[in-house]
Amino acid sequence: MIDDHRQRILHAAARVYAQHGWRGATTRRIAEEAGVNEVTLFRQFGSKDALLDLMMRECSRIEQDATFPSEPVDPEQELLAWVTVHHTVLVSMRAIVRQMMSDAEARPDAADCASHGPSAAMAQVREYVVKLRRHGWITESGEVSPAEVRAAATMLMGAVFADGMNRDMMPTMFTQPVPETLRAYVRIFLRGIGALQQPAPRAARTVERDSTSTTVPE
Amino acid sequence: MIDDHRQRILHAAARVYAQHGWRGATTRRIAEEAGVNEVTLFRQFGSKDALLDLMMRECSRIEQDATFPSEPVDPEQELLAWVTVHHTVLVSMRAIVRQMMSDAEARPDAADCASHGPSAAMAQVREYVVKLRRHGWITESGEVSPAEVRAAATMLMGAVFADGMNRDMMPTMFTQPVPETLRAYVRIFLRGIGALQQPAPRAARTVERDSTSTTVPE
DNA sequence: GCTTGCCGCAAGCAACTGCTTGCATTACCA
DNA sequence: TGGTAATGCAAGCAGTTGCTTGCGGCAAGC
Repeated sequence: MIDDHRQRILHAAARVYAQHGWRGATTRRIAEEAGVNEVTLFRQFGSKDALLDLMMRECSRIEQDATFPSEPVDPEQELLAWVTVHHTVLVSMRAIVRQMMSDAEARPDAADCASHGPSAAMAQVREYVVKLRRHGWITESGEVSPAEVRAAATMLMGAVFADGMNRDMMPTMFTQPVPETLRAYVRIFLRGIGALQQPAPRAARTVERDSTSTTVPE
Repeated sequence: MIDDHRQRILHAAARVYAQHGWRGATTRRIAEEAGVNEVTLFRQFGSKDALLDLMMRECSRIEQDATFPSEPVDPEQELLAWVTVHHTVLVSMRAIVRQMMSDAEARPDAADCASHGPSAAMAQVREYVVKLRRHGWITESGEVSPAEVRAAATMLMGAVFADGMNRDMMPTMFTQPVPETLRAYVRIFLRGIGALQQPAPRAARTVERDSTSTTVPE
């Protein structure tokens, strides 16, 4: 309750910043959005830069709660669920991420904050790929080189990122709705690393594949 | 020679805008960058908004000169060449595109301008995919649905877009250099639509595949 | 030679923006 | 009950920003 004002101001700063960027996030606008007198803002945080810096550091601490199972059982389904959560989080933060990317040159903190989420997500995917390989979904002597597997993860994350960021702005690039598109991304990724529809030759686990294929032939 | 000043001002406006965004692109800065008196700017364009609007419309007219061959002969090589050019153009314009994406909500013109390039590129890829199908690189009754083929194109473009936009800002997401990564994107895309290393069964053309495979096993 | 049109220069104006100061109000704690 | 800390309010200040005005220089075309 003590820091009620501070939290309200920080949240208001995030909203105003997401809409107007660093230069457009004036102290008067933030104060009005927070329902607080402008002076309170300076007394609490010292300066506009200090306030926005703190807001960005708080923003970086938002953790993504999507996780992979400890052992892969149905890669397509598991990846799709994870990618869907990641995409949803991305869409909900796209305005602020766009501002941070444009302010990155002038404010290094913004670059760190914007890259924190995607970097953490990327680490999760890489970890999952290691599990896939360990459980035999990716053959060591397969036709796909390890470097290509890493690039595939980058490609998947890049495609999901671009989808979440641009879908509302470039309608001609996205002809299909989100769920179908994400499922296609996942399937292409798995086919790209040679891990689609091939049962684990090393692990004993065998999964019914067609039970998850709900793709509508359009 | 008549419009020497106008062109100088427009180019200066583009540079300043790319660095500082709409709000940061002040008339004084643009005039200084153009080596022109600030008044000239208003006399030529009327207002700051009119100048930047015109600058964006001019910016939209920059055509991408990468083209696909009329008949696909070596999809991996042709796609790689095209993607490389597209990526290079994207990197050279990433600053201005980032600003436009963050200004898109406030200025609809910015959204149009930012989406023009990627949309045109997307159309080219789709056209090439049609050619691939027509020449038998993609089997009609294959295991990949047409919807998935379209999504694959979106995925490729999204990955290339994210790579060009974010590589300098999120170093942890890109572990391999650009050429290898782009080649991997292309290979995964082709494998995703079922068009890698399968010779054309309908067209008479047969291509030596391994002659182009210069991937370094890392 | 004289008009015409474009440009540079200096000055300035109104609005905005980050930030400060002085004072009154309110809530909490000893 | 009195002291303390946080807040609101009004005012203001210096710097920025979009834009205007008035003036003089200067090259081109008749």
